[in-house]
Amino acid sequence: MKKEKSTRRKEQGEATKKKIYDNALRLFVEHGVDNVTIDDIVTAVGIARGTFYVHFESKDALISALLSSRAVIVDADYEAFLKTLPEDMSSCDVLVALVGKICDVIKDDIGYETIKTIYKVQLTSAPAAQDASGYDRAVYRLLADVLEKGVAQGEFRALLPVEELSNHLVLALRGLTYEWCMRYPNFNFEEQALEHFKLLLDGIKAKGKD
Amino acid sequence: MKKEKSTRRKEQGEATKKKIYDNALRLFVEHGVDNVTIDDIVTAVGIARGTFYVHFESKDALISALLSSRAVIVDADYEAFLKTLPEDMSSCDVLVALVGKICDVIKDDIGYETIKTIYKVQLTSAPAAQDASGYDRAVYRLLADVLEKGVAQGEFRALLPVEELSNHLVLALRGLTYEWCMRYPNFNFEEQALEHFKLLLDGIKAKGKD
Amino acid sequence: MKKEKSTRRKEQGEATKKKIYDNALRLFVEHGVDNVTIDDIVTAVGIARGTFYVHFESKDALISALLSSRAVIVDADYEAFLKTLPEDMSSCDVLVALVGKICDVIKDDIGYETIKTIYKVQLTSAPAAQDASGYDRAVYRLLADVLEKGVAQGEFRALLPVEELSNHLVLALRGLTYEWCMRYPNFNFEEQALEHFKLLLDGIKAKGKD
Amino acid sequence: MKKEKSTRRKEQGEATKKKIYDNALRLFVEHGVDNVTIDDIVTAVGIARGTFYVHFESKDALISALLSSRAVIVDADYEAFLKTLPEDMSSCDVLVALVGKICDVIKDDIGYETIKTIYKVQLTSAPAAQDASGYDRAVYRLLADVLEKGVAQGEFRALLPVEELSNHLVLALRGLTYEWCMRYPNFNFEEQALEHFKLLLDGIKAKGKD
DNA sequence: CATGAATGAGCCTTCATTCAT
DNA sequence: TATGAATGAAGGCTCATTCAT
Repeated sequence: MKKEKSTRRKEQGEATKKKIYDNALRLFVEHGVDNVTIDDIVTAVGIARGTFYVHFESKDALISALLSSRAVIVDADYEAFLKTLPEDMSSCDVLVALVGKICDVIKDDIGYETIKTIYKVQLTSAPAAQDASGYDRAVYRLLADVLEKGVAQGEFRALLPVEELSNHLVLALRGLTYEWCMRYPNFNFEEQALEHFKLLLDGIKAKGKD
Repeated sequence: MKKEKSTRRKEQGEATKKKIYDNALRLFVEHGVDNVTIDDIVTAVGIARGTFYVHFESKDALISALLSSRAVIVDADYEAFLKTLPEDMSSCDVLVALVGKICDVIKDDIGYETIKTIYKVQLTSAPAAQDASGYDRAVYRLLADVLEKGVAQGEFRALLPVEELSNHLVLALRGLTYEWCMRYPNFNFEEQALEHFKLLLDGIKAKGKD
Repeated sequence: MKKEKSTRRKEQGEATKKKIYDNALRLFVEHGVDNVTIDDIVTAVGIARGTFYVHFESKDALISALLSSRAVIVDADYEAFLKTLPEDMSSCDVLVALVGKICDVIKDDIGYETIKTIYKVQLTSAPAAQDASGYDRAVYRLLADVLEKGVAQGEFRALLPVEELSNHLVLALRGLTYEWCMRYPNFNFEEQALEHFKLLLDGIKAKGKD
Repeated sequence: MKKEKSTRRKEQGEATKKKIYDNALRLFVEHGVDNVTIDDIVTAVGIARGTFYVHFESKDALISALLSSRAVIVDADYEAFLKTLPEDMSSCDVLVALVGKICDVIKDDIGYETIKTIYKVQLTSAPAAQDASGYDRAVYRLLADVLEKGVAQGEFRALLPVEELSNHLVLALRGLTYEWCMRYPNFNFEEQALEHFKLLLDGIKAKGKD
């Protein structure tokens, strides 16, 4: 009995926390982390200022939480996407398709401002760096899996362990993303990414397979 | 008489401006742009707070100025380096050497904190984005020249205009640099960069030429 | 049935109230009244924030209650001590012994931080001033009794009513205690007190009796 | 020329600082340190909130400054008073007169609330404790001098070094002052003090000299 | 009696910028 | 050109208290 009551209250609290969460993310995305105050957030949520601190220890704590959770969603998204691709697709094409998908997600789901924020925060907060690596960890695995399959089928050269190769791919994605942020809106993310990956994958591909 | 005085004053002013400049850069590098106040700067320089505003319209104006000027030095450095390379070196090797050089400059001359700062500022201030592009413009040309030579000699495929190709190379450099910042100090910048460029250049190279 | 439940509930409530009481006192003593929040208290007790307000109207109400109750214990202590002294002891010696006892109690039972707190609170809250006077009222009587006996036996001069004399003694004790707080830990409370009271009692004593 | 300008500005600044000073003291006195905000102070002075921080590092810094400076004035006051007394006055009478003077100063010049504040702050801030001792240091010397003269003239017994005796007198003054704060306004400071010191001085006086 | 989410006034402090000198 | 006192908006955060459950 007591428990049920507790649960309901807890749920209410969680709901508020989530609202803070979502609104903060949105605001951070829209205006940049540094330009969003606690006041902005609580106003958006429609709660009192103090309530923010009931749920988050500080602004930084919120940002940290935001970063790590975001990753899960995005990664799940990528994984789901991979499953929609035909089984017999070449690994290279799978990668190209995935890159396209990632571009879409970044551009449309995450968005320019959020990405900027995430990149900035990663550069700012040393402790969050762990989240930063963690952020893409699932993506690393995803890419590694595809690469592995490609290697197994003789499509890719095994000049490097697939883990390292996947690191390079992620790195290239980061470079592209950073470039996109900088040149926004004068940078066709998808086009540039595909072009870039073609070069990169050409370097990985087994020569004869061209 | 009046003129001379004027001139001397101007010189004096320029000296002050340069001092602000240098100290600000140092402080920004040491502590991060957001953690350096105008007060910190003027204290370091040994001038009054108001004097700062005689020379710079605002803090942002200083940052902008800082970014663009920094580029010039670095780029000159790269150009000088290129001239030290043997004439008959293959374009691919020249690029690899240049990449190594760039890694060195970033690691040792500019340094981890500065790079982080620069990347952050570029993501933060929309107006500075122009400086940001400008920052690397000379590098773009440099790379384009080498690529062009490589294409002319049949070493590289002309599947893309050299300007676009050089964009991709710079972009890859950015990805590597960003990765270095994130994984610092557990990221062997040079090694990873060379590895990455090998893949990338393989993609650009004419197949038969392998 | 209902009654029993009620009773048990009441007992439970009293237990909680006492816990708040004791923990608050400890915390106040350890960190100072102003540095202890309701949150600190309820956390220490292991109850919810709201529960505090079930038992105490406000933080100030708690402090007030704390002060007046503390007095009772201490005063009872003094009274008990007096009874341990031999009947035929001179009033002067009784006073000296009592002063020694009081020093001990303050130093060891109440302690430096608590005394500081109590003195501070007395200076802070005008309404609590009544508790403050009440705090020592029993001590006043105790001293007055000893003095009276001394006067009756010709040991002390009756230049002032014993009530006023006892006021002076308490006042001197306060001065000593305040000094102790200020010079802590470089102030030998007992030694200084005895020295001080010797002077003071010399002033009260009948000259011929020296 | 430059200097003069500088001086004028500096004077202006000092004036503002003094205004903050005086108003803060007044407000602290009227409402108690904890109940006076920076906002209250700057509003009273008629300056902007930031201006406060131009002159004082923090609220605590102001309080500290307030305490130590206050002492100088008060002490000088006492010293001046002593010089107005006739040369041939007995040391005992000098002390009584001084005590009366001190009561006056405390009551009328410093005032109830300020004293409360000072006593409170001394109990609160450990580091300020040094100011606290320093506060009375001149008074200690003053009293010691008078006592010494009394001892030299055979008026006082040399049962304790004059330094220690003066400590006891100051301590008694503190006790009286604390009592006054607590019983305010139902405590005739001067009367009680004189009465108290008569007792105390009687204890110090040489017996035959009565 | 107990809970704990929510409140919101209030606090101290920072800092880029202005302006009279 | 240089100064530095003054500004005041803004920010992050605290905490005693309330109230629906």
